[in-house]
Amino acid sequence: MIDRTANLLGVVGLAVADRIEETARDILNHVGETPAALVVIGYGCGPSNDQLRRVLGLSHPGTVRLVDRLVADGLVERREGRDRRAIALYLSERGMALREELLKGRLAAIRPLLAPLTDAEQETLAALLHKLLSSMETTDMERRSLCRLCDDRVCTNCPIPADKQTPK
Amino acid sequence: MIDRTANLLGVVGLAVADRIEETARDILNHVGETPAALVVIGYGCGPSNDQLRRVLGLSHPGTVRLVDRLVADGLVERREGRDRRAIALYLSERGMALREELLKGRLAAIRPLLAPLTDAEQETLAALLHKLLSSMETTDMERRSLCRLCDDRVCTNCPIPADKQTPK
DNA sequence: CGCCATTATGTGCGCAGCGCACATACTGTC
DNA sequence: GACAGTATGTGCGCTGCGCACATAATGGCG
Repeated sequence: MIDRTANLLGVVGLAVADRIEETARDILNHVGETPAALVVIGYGCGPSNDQLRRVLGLSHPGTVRLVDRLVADGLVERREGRDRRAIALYLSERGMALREELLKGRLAAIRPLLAPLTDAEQETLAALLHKLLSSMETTDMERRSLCRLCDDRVCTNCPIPADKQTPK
Repeated sequence: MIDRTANLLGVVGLAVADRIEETARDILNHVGETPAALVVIGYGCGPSNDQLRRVLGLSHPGTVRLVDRLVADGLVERREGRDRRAIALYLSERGMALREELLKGRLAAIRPLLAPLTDAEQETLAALLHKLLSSMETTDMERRSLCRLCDDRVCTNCPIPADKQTPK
């Protein structure tokens, strides 16, 4: 029985991921971890290359090139970090605008899937997903990875309470 | 409120997709649509290149190269199709074995997420996901795309009834 | 002070996965 | 028997990414 549920969850997960990726490609012309990078950098705490790398789960060089692409697109700026070796990443105006589009587009891509459910069913589903997420045993960094595409403004009562303002 | 639910669903979807992809990479040493191709071909009805292409949502040349990789790995055979222009794709013994591993691994990757839920909660979740999926307005081909990683043996009462045995 | 492990970023190189434009081969029809 | 339609394969290039290596700054520690 658990496997039937797991299979259904797999289908829905795939559908959700497909839709998010498609939306991100339309908006950003990039796929992979690039949209997540925009969201993470957009929290505004000026993450270093290495901090970003850990959240995205990429190799170090992969992250450097990813930031290269974002800088080339005029979406991200490399500023001085707390060291002279470290850098601090910030979004440009255009980067912030595209981040907004990404977050809105992501929710807009998922919303139609929920439409057939009644309000009560949606609340039940939210409660179940909340319990599921809050029960995951994760490190602080894994939590940030899970939330790497989240819109934290709509995520009231976040089940994955990583302190996004001070990535370490 | 719907957006909070949508955000939670987005997180879970991302988590599920991440886990499935990681598992597939470990087993198959390939990512992207390659694992899905193995599952789809594994239904044994001898799909053509073009039929496979439609299910995977790839371009035609992309599908040719994908099959090239699978053939090079000794997982898939190109046999004569119903035409002399068409081909028919079948799994080799090794291909079937790896497909089994993929399907098992996928469920094993998702199962831990459901563990914290009680049996009753799992049934409730399954019912909600079932309703969600069965309410999606999709073409027959989109249905097959959604199910492109499914283990149809555990998917009793499939909410997405595409006739997998006769892809057209 | 100088040495050195540690931290942090950037580069050369190559690979996987994919799409576009094009080439090729077979089919059925008129 | 010409020709539109169907189906596969190829040349070429791009994006996203990792490995190995190079470079630069920091913080001890003798």
